[in-house]
Parts: sequence; structure tokens; C-alpha cells
Amino acid sequence: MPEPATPPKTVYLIDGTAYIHRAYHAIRSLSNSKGFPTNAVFGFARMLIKLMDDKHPEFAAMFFDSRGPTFRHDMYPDYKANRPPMNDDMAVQIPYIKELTAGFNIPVFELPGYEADDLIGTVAKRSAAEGFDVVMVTGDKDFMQLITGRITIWDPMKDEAINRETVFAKHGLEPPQMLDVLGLAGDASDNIPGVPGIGPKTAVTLLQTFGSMDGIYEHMDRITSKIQKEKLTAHKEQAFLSRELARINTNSPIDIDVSSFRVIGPDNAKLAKIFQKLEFRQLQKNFPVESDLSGKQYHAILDERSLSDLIDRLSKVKTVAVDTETTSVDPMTAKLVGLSFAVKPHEAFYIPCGHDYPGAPAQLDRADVLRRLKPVLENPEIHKIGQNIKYDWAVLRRNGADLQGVAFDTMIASYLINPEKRAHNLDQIARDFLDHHMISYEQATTGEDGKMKNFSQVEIERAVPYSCEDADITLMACEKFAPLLAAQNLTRLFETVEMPLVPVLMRMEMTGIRVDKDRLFETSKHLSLQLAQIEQQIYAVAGEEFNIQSPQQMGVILFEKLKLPVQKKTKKKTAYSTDVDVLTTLADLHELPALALRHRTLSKLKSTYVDALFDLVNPETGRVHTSFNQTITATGRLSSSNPNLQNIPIRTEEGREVRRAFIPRDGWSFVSLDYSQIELRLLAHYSGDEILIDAFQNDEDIHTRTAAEVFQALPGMITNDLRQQAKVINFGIIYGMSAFSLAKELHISQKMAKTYIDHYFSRYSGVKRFIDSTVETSRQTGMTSTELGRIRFLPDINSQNANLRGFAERNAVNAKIQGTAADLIKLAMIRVDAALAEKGLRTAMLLSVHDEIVLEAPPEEMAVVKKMAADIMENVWAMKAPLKVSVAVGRDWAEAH
DNA sequence: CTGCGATCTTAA
DNA sequence: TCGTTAAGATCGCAGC
Repeated sequence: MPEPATPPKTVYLIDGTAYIHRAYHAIRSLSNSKGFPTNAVFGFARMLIKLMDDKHPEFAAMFFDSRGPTFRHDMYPDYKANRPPMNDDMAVQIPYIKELTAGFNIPVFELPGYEADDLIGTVAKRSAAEGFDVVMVTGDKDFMQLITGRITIWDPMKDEAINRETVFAKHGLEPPQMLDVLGLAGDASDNIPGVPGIGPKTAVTLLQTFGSMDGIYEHMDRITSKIQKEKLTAHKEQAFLSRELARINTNSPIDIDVSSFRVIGPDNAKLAKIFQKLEFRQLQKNFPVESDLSGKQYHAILDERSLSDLIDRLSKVKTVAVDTETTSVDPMTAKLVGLSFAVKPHEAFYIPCGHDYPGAPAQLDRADVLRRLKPVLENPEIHKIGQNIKYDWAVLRRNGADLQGVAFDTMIASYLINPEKRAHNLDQIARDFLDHHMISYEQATTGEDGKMKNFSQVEIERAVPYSCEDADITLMACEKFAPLLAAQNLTRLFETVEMPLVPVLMRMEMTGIRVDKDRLFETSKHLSLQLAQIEQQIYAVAGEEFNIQSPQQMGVILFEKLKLPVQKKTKKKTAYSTDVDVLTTLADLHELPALALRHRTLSKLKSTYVDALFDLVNPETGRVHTSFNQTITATGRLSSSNPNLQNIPIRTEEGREVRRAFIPRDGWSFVSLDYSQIELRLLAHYSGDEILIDAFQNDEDIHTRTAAEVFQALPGMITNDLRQQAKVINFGIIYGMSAFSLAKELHISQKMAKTYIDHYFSRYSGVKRFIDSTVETSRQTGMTSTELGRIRFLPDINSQNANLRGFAERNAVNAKIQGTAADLIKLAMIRVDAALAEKGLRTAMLLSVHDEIVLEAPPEEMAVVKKMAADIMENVWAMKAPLKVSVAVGRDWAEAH
């Protein structure tokens, strides 16, 4: 026979049902943030992706079992009777698995009365007859009976290929004989009985001798084992029934044209939607979505005339979405590459003014463009919309245009609507609220070589749709968000707190804070010396060298080599805990723990604070310019990063050394204004508790007062130690601390801790009522809210899971208090900033650390600034307990505290 | 080599 | 099981 002119095509027949079960059981638990189980879909998706990546099939089809009984049940009612019914959390995932398969454009088949195996067998046989090579994609060994020269098995999860040769090598049998193995040995998983007493090993041996079950029964006289002979004879009928049950039907009534299995490649948009819903962010990256730009008018502005037209147009509009393209995520060093504007849906303009690559077309001059746009940008009547507009604002300001009329930031709107969400980036917003998949930054900036470019190297043709889409979507997201804010009563918070805060933070970031690099350098050297010494001491007492920075290795040394008593395991129970509590306890028994603690303290100080800070000093300004993040925390607080200036050490003397490196400009001083006990004062306000309010109205020391109440003593009898214990109780109450934790913290019995808490609540009965009613309200509304109407959803507040429910209950109380404190300090910052501007003072706001504002003031403004800022802060909101601000002045940040 | 979870420490 | 909210360093593993 002549060789075919073309090599045979290969068709992949996928055993869908088997992979659902395998994925479900292989991944024990996985669900998305809404609690929807996703383990089976995830494993299934990984299998499919592996298949597509490894084999790039030209033809493929997927097969599922149908629900309900099959022809095998007619033959044998107990078929698969041992299988428990499918778990609900598997069943709910099946529609997604089918959708996912459809997303890969792979056809799906099922047929009532038949299992996936039979459909695959039928199609395999027919395809092979038509000249295809067939790969059955499955992990199920029962398929071996079907293997021929053309038909093989491949399991993507094990990357295991099974063919005639491997079957023979492993079992010494031809593939069709594997069916007879099942007939004799049965199959426990399908409840196929086989011959009791004959297992797979015996079956294989018998078949090697007699060829088939029929051969065995024809030559019973040649079977030497008396027991085997008896069993085979007694269960002959059952053996043949079993073989028929295990036989994969290759003549199922299914009419399929293999050429219709042609795989045209995945539908990325469809997959993206499914992955989005299931929150498979990692998988999603494999399937970038091409955006549909048809019907969109995105224009490049490359000449003077077009710019004039655009400016005319912008001058007449009420609102415009603005976006900048730059070379860096850091606004202090970023170079402006282009600007985009959108004024109505689907129409946007991009002005390139800094693209720089070989063959880049002539562009308008950056300075010129800014000069021309300045009247629009700085016109407060033309409302600006942006996504994280603080960034664009800072960039534009460095380029000579200070925005006015900034009205809406879509990132902040998204945050207020759901502060617990992890990401508020524009593509996330577009997907969640506009059902649109944007061109990703990676897509726009990745070159043919697969390397990411700096935006100035992106071709203008590619930059136009990307940048215009950013402005366009920002505009549309704004229209979507405005009514959503209103519906949640968030408009006032948005307009009077969050948006006005944006320029305040922008200026704080741009001002930065001066750092004494020389001092940091000296500190770093000193720390290095000390660390080297401690390191040697540790090696000496440990008797060997190891990585001190590795908690894992430290655990082995402490608990295995030195045999110190294990205190506790880590959270995941996989390793010994070596945290500060453990080491402190062990310090009495051995030298090493104390040395390790000392090493931890100093190396933390050096790497996180001294060295990192040193590297973040901007060489131009000699200052560090942190980022204040307005859309991170679940409670409404700000966060700070690059560097984080909200966790600079203060509690220990060595830690304070870092604070001393923060210094004001020459001749000026820092002014630190600190809300004293703001959270406990808010607790007093909310609870209306008479004792608590009374204490604050009389400006008592609240921890001493609590000690007196809880320990039933006169305030004069309260020792420092008792006051310290009361302080722990006071803060513990705000966080919803249990007797268990209080006991651990105070090193007292749980019973004693419970007594303290009971005393607390019986003395401060208003606090108890407040906590109960706050939780109750949250149960009914599913959320908690602050004084200024900030909300946080608590989806677990009515959970059956006591753990989750307890967490939600603590959050209900804590988020209200912590969030209200955040509301108030934000409002105070806005007002202090406005007052400084109004009075024309040079004093600058530098930092906000949750309950503290740090200013930098020249000597002549000191007195007025101190009073003015403290007044504003104390009177920012009318409370049942007075707000108190303590003011400190200093020539460095340690002194000003 | 990169990304990511786990562990630990710093602050309010 | 057991007190909130963050950022960040480092280790060590998994996957490329």
C-alpha cells in the first residue's frame, strides 16, 4: 500500500467527566471571594490549557456522561451503585466547565443513556477508520482496551502517554486483553464485581497464558490452582457480565462528523469573562483580550491646527476626562509622553509629545502643548475626571499646569462603593461596571521581542487607541459611578472629603520630607558592626553557622539541635514558630533566643528603615516623597508606601534613631499634632457611656480611669502596671478582643481575663450596648458605616461559620471607630491645608499618620500655626466627648513627638 | 530568573 | 479558633 501523501491528522477526544472528578478531588478547596467553589473548574481549566499548550490540537472534542441511568444499568442494576451522589459544590461548577470548554471553541457532546467512555470509543473507532490518529485524553485506565496502532491515550495532568507498546511493556498483554482483565478482576470504582478472589495480578497472569476469558474457560482443565478453578467456575456468568459492563461501546448511536472538531482557537473575550467571574487572575493572563475599537473615534493630535480645534472643543465642555502617559509610575521622576482627553463616549484624543523611538513622527512640543492647554486645565469651570488623578495632577504640575476643577476620580469612587475590593484599576472597573475588556498596559507596551517598553518607545499608532481608551473609559465609568455613589449616600463623603483630599495629598507627596542621609549612613555602618558581632555570638552558642534570617532554620536549631521546648507552631502548623513571644519566653533557658531577638530587631531596623530610606531619598530634592494611597484600606484610613512613613519606629531608643534622621528645612521646625485617644473618644461618643464621657470631659487619664473601674480601686492606688493592663483592655475592646487573647497578652488566666472583661462591660455598660447594637444593625444591613457615611460590607455577618461571623462582628465595631477616626483626620487635613493657604502661610503639611498630622513651619509662623491647626482638629466634628490634640515641636521627628 | 505565599516585624 | 488596619523584608518553593 502506498504511503499517504500527507501525514495523518490527529484528533483529541477529551474525557470531560473524568477530569471534573479528578480536578474536584485533587484540589481540596478553592473558591472565589464570594464563596463560590471553583476547585473543579480550576483544575479542569489547567488541564485544558495544558492540552492546548502542549499539543495545539487541530481537531478536538469533549465528552461528558449524561445524567440518569445508562444501558449498563439495564444489564446490571448495581452498576456504579457504590458512587455517592455528586456533591452540590461540584454540581454547581459544571455549567462553568461547559462554558469554559465553549470558550476554547471545543465542541461538547453527551448522549442520554451513554457514558463519555462510549462516545469516545465510538468516535475513536470511527475516526481511526477515516484515517485519523486518535488521542483519547483521559486518566482512566479502562480506556486501554481501545488502544490500537492509531488510537492512544494521553493524560495531560501526568503528561503520560499510553500506547500499544507501553501497555505490553507494563502488563505483557495486548490492549484488547485489558478488557478481559476488568472482566475477571472487576472494577471497584464502578462496582463491577468480576470474579471474587481474582485480582488484577492473577487476571493478567491467566490472560498471558490463555489469551482471553474465553480461552480460560475453554481450558479449565489446565488451571493448576484448585481455588482459582472453583472461583472461576462458580462466577463464570458474573465474569462475562463484568466484561460486558467494562466494555466500552464503540457503536453508540451518535452521528458526528470529525471534521467539525476543528479547533479554531480560544475566544479570549469569553474566557476572560469566565476567569473574571471565577477570579482566576493568573490564568486570565494567558488570554489577553483584543479590544473592539470599531465604532470608536480615537484621534491623534499631531499638528498645530488639530490642537487648536481640540482646545476650542475642550473650552466649551463642562466635563472632560484626562489621562497622561509617562515614563514612570513615580510622578516625581516621570517624564510626560502624551495626554489624552475624552469629552463624550467613544470619542477621545491623544496628544503625543514625548514619544522617542527610531522613526517616530514629528510631534508637538511638550512645553508648547502644556502652555496651550493651560487655560483649559486651569479653568475651574471645566470639570476634570481622572483615574487616580493625583498622579496626573502631580505630573502636570511639574510640567507647569496646576489642574483646577478636579471633580471626579473613578478610582476613589470605586473604592468608596466597595473599600474591601483589592484593586481599583481601570481595567478592573471596566470589566466590573462596563462589561468591557480594555487593552492592557502590557499589550500596549510589549514589543515584538516580547520585552516591555517604556511608554516613550511605544509607537504612536499603538499609543493612540490605548491612551484614548483610558480617557474614554474613565469618562464612562464616571457616569456609571455617580448614581451608584448617590444610591449608597456616598456623594457627600466623596465630594466633601475624598475629592478635596486629593490635592492635599498631592502637595504633601510633592513637598516630601527632608532626610539626613549622612546620619542614616552612620547609623547603617553602626548597625552593620553590631550585627556582625551578634552573628558570631549566635554561631558560637548554636555550635554551627546557619541563616539567622530564616525562621525555618532558626526553628531547627532551637528546637531540634538545642532541644528547647516548642512553644507553638506557625499558623499553618507546618513549622515551629520563632516569633517574638516564643523567643522572649525561651530567653530564660538559653542564650541564643535573646541574641536572635536582638539580631531581628537590628536587622529589621537596618534593612527596612535605614537602608531602604537612604535609597529612596530623591537626589534632586534631598527629600523622600512617599505615596499616600487613598484606596487601599478597608476602613477608610490612608496608607503610605515607598517608603511607608506610617510605621517608622518610635517605641525603642534605637528605633527613634531613625526618626532623628527626618529633619525640617534649615531654620524651620516640625510641628506634630496628635489626636489623643481618638478611638476611645469615638467609643465614648458612639456609646454615650456616661463614665467614659465623664472621664474625657474631665480630661482624665483614660487608662488609669479604666484601671480604677475594672480593678475596683481608687485612681490614686493605680500602679503603673495596673494602668498598663487597663491600656491593653481599652484597646482590646475596640478590636473585639476575647478573654483568650487578653489572658495571653497579660499573662493571666483566662478566667481572670474574663472577669476583667465582665467588669469592664458592667462598669461601661453603654459600651456593651453600643457593641451589641452595632453588630445587630450590621446583621440587618450587611454593612457597617462611619460618622460621615463611609461604608464597609460585611458579607459574613450572618455566616453559619462562627469564625467568619466573629471576624465580621469585630469588623462591624472596629471599622466604625477606625473609619470615623479616618473621616475626621481627613476632614481636618483638608481644613488645615485650606487655612494655611487662606492665611498665605509658608507652613507645609508633610505627613498624616492615622491620628497625627506633621507640619513643617518657619519660626515666625510657629505660634499661629500650632494654635490654628490644633483648633481646627479639635473642632472638626461635634462629639459627645471632646476631641483633644497634643502638640509637639522639634528639630527632628523624634523630638517633635 | 520571577512570582508568590509564609513568616516575621514595624506603626496606629 | 481566639484583637483591627496597614507595608515591607526575607526566605523558600514552584514554575519558566
